[in-house]
Amino acid sequence: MKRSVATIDVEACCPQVLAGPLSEPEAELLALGFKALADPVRLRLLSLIADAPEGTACSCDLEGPVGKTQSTVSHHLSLLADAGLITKEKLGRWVNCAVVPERVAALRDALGG
Amino acid sequence: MKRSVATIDVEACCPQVLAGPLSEPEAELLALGFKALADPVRLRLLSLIADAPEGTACSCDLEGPVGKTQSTVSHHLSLLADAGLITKEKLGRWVNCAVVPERVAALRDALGG
DNA sequence: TGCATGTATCGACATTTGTCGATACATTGA
DNA sequence: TCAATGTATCGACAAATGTCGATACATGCA
Repeated sequence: MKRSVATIDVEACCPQVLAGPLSEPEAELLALGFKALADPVRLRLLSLIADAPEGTACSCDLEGPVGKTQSTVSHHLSLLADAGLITKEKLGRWVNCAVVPERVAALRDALGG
Repeated sequence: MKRSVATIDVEACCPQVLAGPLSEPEAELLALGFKALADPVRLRLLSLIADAPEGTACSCDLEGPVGKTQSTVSHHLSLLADAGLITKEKLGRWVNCAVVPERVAALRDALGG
């Protein structure tokens, strides 16, 4: 699976963009994070999950609000999870998604302390 | 010119991603900002410009460090400028680029105050 | 005026990305 | 065990993106 290989190390990901020249690997890694944020559907999914009661949302409850197919929503949620921005926990038939605030904060901090 | 139309309004751009459901237009606008950050070459250009003496860099001095063609660098610089992340000032034969810190900060703040 | 130099644009191309419908997988409940 | 339901994957496709070489544009200098 490409997914697990691509999963991002939250710790070592985020040098400061404006604090000196980025190496190519550093830039590559950082870009992966921002790529995950670079789509309106994913941003809305993030915001909906964060806003859900107890901070978790069933992916089936997200399809309606964003107005996309089940398959498309599933795809975007996988990308967000790959980027470390959310976790997906399987509970019976459902998948509960939760934002990973540390990861969001890490990307924020990369744009300046 | 597509460029001027697409140029982003720094003021009205950046609702908080995690502070409640984003509307589609809000998400669209935010995504434009992150899209500009979602490429390693552009991240490196940003970091190089920020690191340059007096915070400005001639675009001809950036081609070597990032290892890309003049045409490619020009293209990326235009995208960064469209996103409001840098300014380009034409000085004689050269173009001086400077980071727009407020714009970077605005995107950072969208990821949480 | 003509040439050298820095920048932007154009055309082309391969790759990536977002989207969908169809279908496979998994789990619960009857 | 079987059917219903939530999720993931597959295959396909159009659109967007990153890249390059070639070329046009602009500006300063000899």
